[in-house]
Amino acid sequence: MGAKAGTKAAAPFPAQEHDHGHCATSAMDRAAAICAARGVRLTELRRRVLELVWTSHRPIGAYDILAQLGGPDRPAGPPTVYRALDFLQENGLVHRIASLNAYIGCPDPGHAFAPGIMICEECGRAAELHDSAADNALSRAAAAAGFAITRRTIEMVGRCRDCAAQAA
Amino acid sequence: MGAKAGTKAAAPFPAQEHDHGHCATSAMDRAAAICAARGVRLTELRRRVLELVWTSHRPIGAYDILAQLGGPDRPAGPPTVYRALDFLQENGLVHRIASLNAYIGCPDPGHAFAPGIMICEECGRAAELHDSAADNALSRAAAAAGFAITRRTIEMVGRCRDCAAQAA
DNA sequence: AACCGGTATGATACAGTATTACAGGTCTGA
DNA sequence: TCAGACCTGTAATACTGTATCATACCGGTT
Repeated sequence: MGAKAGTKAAAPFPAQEHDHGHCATSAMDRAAAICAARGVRLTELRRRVLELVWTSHRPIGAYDILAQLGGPDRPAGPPTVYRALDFLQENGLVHRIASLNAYIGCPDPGHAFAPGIMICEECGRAAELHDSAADNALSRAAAAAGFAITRRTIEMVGRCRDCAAQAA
Repeated sequence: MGAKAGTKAAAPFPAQEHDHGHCATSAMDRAAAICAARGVRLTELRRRVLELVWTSHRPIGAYDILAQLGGPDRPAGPPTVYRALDFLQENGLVHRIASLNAYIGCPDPGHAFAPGIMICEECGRAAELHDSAADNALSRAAAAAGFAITRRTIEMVGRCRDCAAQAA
């Protein structure tokens, strides 16, 4: 795809008052479809973990998920959650944010490259950024250095549009 | 500037047989000069930590540094090392690699933007990648989304030129 | 020299994140 | 039905990073 068509800036950060319940359930539907298509099992546990990731509208840590999984009486173990998260990552349904040790739901699975992630340090929300110009530039530069990329992490910390507007 | 001028591919991964001792000591000299210029103190502890980072020719974890700092008889505490690493980061002398929880020496302090980092998953070495075309593309794309970047992390995992050559 | 404020370090404890190892359960296809 | 693959539970442990408080050092001032 070309650099022009590749830049996709459509509402990366959802509006503060958007219907988050809706986008979570539609994400679950997409996830079910993807798992069916790939012949992998979106089990009850995995579904619940994915829901928790989506229900939080900001990056959520593994131990936050853990705390919400089993209730206070019957807590789940860390491997339970990490295995589910691994599965969801492998299938492109969530992204891990290395600089936060946290996870977000992927609103748009099926991209060739992992997206860049923008993290607002004021409101704490995170959003994806797909930009083929940057993808291409990075790939070219790495190739020029003789480096073959297999996996990529791009994370940006800053201030989102809403927070900037509110500050003004 | 275009992708051509921005791509800086000068030996990003040093040759396997290069004189690592030399590049470490010259890095120490640069560090001393930078600290003097900025009026901050490159103390003995900070110098030793920086040396350890440079002496390892691949990313090194905080606890590896810790283990080498005090000897087995008189071990240092974690805060000692983390404080030194924070100082070195603030002054651009080392970079933290979030996806590895590890640190590398910065061979070229004083850049405007944090570099991209290429990590070879075969030999474990890491190298910086400065590319203004990618920088600009990312900045533009983020700005188009209304996002003001204050900090950036770009990490690429893959195979370096040497390892690719060896495999062939 | 003695004092003083700021900065750097030491030491202990603890919080947060992630993995290993093993046991048991569930689904699926032959 | 049975075997094998896959999924989950559980306990223990390793790894990474912070909080807190005490002490030591450095440079300037009286």
